[in-house]
Amino acid sequence: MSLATPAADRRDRAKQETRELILEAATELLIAGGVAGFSMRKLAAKIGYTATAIYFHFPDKDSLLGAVVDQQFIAFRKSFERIGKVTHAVERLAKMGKAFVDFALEHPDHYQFMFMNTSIKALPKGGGIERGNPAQDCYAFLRATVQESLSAGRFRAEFKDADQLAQLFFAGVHGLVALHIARGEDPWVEWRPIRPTAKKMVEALLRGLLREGECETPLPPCDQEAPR
Amino acid sequence: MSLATPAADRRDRAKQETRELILEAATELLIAGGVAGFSMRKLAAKIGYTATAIYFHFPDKDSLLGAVVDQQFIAFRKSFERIGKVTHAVERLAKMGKAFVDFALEHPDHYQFMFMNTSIKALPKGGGIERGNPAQDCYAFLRATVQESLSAGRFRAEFKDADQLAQLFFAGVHGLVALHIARGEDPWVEWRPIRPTAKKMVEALLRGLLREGECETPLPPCDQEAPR
DNA sequence: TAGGTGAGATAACGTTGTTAACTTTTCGTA
DNA sequence: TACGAAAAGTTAACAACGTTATCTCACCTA
Repeated sequence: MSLATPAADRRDRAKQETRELILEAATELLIAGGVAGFSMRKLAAKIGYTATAIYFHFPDKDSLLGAVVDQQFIAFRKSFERIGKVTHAVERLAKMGKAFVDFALEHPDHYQFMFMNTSIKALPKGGGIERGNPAQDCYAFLRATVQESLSAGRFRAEFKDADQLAQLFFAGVHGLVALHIARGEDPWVEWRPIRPTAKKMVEALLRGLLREGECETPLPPCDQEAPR
Repeated sequence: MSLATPAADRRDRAKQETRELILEAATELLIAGGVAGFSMRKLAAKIGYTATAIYFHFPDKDSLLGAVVDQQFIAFRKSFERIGKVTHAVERLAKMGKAFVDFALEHPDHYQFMFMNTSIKALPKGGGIERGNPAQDCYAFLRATVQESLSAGRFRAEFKDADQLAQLFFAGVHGLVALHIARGEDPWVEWRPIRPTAKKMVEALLRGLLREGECETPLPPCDQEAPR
């Protein structure tokens, strides 16, 4: 029995290519019109296929969007790459907060689908992301950084759970960008510019979580970055 | 010219009643199936009308949902009623954080539509809510409380903008409940129970925002409430 | 009593996600 | 080399959706 003939290999490669073609077009469509403006038919038309052809590559719409999210999570993790080299764990934490906001503001539609989407209970993330591996999994990266600070005794005595701390920190910046994305255009509230507020959010959270004297040193470097 | 005959009055009253009947059914439908499970046809069937009949009372689906949000904002503000009597402004702030989380967890679908919905740029809020009036407008209530603490000199020197502070505090708790609602079922992250985390979020934020020695006193009372 | 209007109903249009059934090309094997 | 199977599509169709145009009918006013 031949599990892989040359011809089958070529076919598989071709199928993979169209799969990526679909994903690429889906990403463009999402950026152009948001989740609301996305439809299987529009996507198919964009690449010269019929809507039903997509169902040969993806079981349904949610899976397709989930696969887009997969890719975006990889890009998301990539935006943390530079930060991994920061040696001081608390400083790394602060920089992650900034990188998080940057990513959300640069890719609001993807962010929205990744973190604000309620139509998909569990995001697939089937592809290339290994859960729990800080080099691939963003949450694991955050959690590991928190754990490092925790082990170094930098957090106040009442904080012992790395997951709780990670989620608390995560939620702080998420709350800002999520409100910005969802209600930022609503004139009911006189929204303040998000980046300065985010900076203060990170500072306030760290000051509230860390022992006294632990947060003054690492924070200034955040300012030295180019304001893009 | 008679602007209001008895018959016209009765008609207006009847129209108002069916309008409220629609809103009531819409609220139930939203609770039952979430925003995704809501449709004009289902709503109409629920009250024995045709779908098109609803268009006589509301211009379109978004306006209808917006009107539901209106009602929910009033209920939201009502859940803050008891808190208004708390004299200590910082303590009031902490209690608002808790009340906010309570409301979100009790009415996740409405919360989602109020604060996480991206399909409507500006929520209508046309009805009974006077913007900027702390007795009706939740954000104004929050802002006023922040302003009170600010005037009393309780915040650290670098915080001067009541709106920024209000939005920062708001975002902190929002981030937690928004993540809980949107991604709480996702097994990718080992989510911690939200209420304890929310408590720590409020504590950490206040500690990070207030001057030293300002936050120890008012926080304990939060625990004394019945855990419902 | 004639006419206007208020509050609905019917029918229809275009779009959506998705499935069933069919075609066509390509390939491994007898 | 002919045959059957599978791969990668297409066409046609279904049910549900938001929304509009058009019609009906009861009731109120002049």
